[in-house]
Amino acid sequence: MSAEERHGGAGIQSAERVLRILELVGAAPTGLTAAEIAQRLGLGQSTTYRLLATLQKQDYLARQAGEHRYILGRTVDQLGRALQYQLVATDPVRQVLRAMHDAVGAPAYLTVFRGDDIAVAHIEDSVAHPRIGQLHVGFSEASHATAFGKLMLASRDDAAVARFLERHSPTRLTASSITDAAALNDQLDEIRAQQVAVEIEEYLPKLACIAAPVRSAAGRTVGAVSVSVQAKDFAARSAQLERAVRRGAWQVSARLAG
Amino acid sequence: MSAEERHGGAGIQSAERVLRILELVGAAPTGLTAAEIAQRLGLGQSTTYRLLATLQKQDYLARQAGEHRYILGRTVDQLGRALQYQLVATDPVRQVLRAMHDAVGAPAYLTVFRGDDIAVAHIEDSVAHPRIGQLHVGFSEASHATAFGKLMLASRDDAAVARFLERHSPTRLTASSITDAAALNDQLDEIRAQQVAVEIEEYLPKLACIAAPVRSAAGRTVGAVSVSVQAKDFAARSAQLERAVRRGAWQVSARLAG
DNA sequence: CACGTCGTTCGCACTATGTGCGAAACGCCC
DNA sequence: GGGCGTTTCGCACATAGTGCGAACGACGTG
Repeated sequence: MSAEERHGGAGIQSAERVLRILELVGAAPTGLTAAEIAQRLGLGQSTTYRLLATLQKQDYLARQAGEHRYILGRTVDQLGRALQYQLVATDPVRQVLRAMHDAVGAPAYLTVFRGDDIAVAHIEDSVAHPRIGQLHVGFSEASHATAFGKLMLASRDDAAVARFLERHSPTRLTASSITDAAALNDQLDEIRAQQVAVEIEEYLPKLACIAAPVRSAAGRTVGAVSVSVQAKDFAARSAQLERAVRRGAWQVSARLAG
Repeated sequence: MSAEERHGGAGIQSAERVLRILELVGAAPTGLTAAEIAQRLGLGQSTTYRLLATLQKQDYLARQAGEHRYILGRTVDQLGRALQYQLVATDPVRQVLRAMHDAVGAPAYLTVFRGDDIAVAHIEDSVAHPRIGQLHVGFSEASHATAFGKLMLASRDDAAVARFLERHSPTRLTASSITDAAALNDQLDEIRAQQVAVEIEEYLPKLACIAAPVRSAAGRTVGAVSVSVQAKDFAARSAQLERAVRRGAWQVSARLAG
């Protein structure tokens, strides 16, 4: 039985199929026709149409009038928005970030830790102080090379960090990227002690970032507040930026608790 | 059997359940526990866990380490991004919008028609010329009261428009909103003739908007390019704005074809 | 106008697939 | 150690999902 594919095991057939259809359709810039989907999934047409009907009924898929291709529908959009919300990007929190941005004159970021992943929940920037180019709201990679990423790792215990590194081995993004597990662990210890993480040109050249942890009411580290500046300016401003992110993180934590 | 709920009919049970779980979890700001989901859907725990396992395996759901609540996972985020892409918000298209924004000094919008819905695909604005407050990237309501909405309706035939109005009856948003079907149809005819749609204070007070159609290579109207300005400025600038959106729409159409 | 082609629906027969129930194995907190 | 909530497991049943083939319908073309 090839039923149990990857690692897991279970998995309900028709459910899996429906989800895979969603991904397939999402991956196709102009959508897919029923026939294409049936073929790529190796399904009979009858089955395919029934699955598609289900998806369409709930507005996960839609189709242009006249067109025969299925495209992502509005429920997908709604879920996307819901995700943002779950990422804690509420108004009071946004205001904290904005205040930070104004105070230090640098783009401010809110990141949230979810499981082993990191999601950028909100970015507050301006024309004068634009965000880091490749950073968008949504999930983020390269936990070993970003200030908030290291902060997340530091909130886990050694075993969890080791497990994480097995799955996502630390790649060299710049000349300064840390790729050695031991060196990384040392840094994490220091981060645990200081409760602040710094990154200088480890993620992108010429760029530095500093992050402080956001905590839940229970005290768990649930995310981070951070700002980024030009690497050359960092040394002179580090004390000021550290105070700013610490205060920002504290304020966000308070908003969450309340 | 209450199996066939709404209008449709078919619907595959486990598929529907999985999708509903997604929505449920999305609707809960801090996620849900397995038990809560089981209860709200009236399912046995065994079944619930299996469905959840499926969702989790494909990364549609995730859970905080330690926490027992399920939250939306990264696949949802990916789908959201994919949606943006399907909405044609590619780089060359963005540049057209930016150029328009710079040229006329007003926020520029790209909207895409999908089935009966309208999605705002991209907004190009600036501090000096900010976007309309309640307009965000994603699906948009009130087709009868926005310039691009009327443009979409105008691209449909009378029967389709009638069907649309049955489902979404035109609400009065401002004093100038058109709520009469006959009056709306007259406007649509004029829009079909002119190939431009205008809206003055029908959607929001003090605001006016003008939109021109984006066409596919085959000639179908697939979306619109529009700009918004203060209602009081509109009369004096209408000729200029009309030229701008017509040109913008043309350029976007060309980018799509190429 | 009759003919292909493609997209979509329908009917049917079969059993794999999903289901509920109950009980057992954890993991936690008091 | 005794409860309590969460999660996994096993089993037996039949429903729910499946594939196949054929009919239907809408286009477009020769």
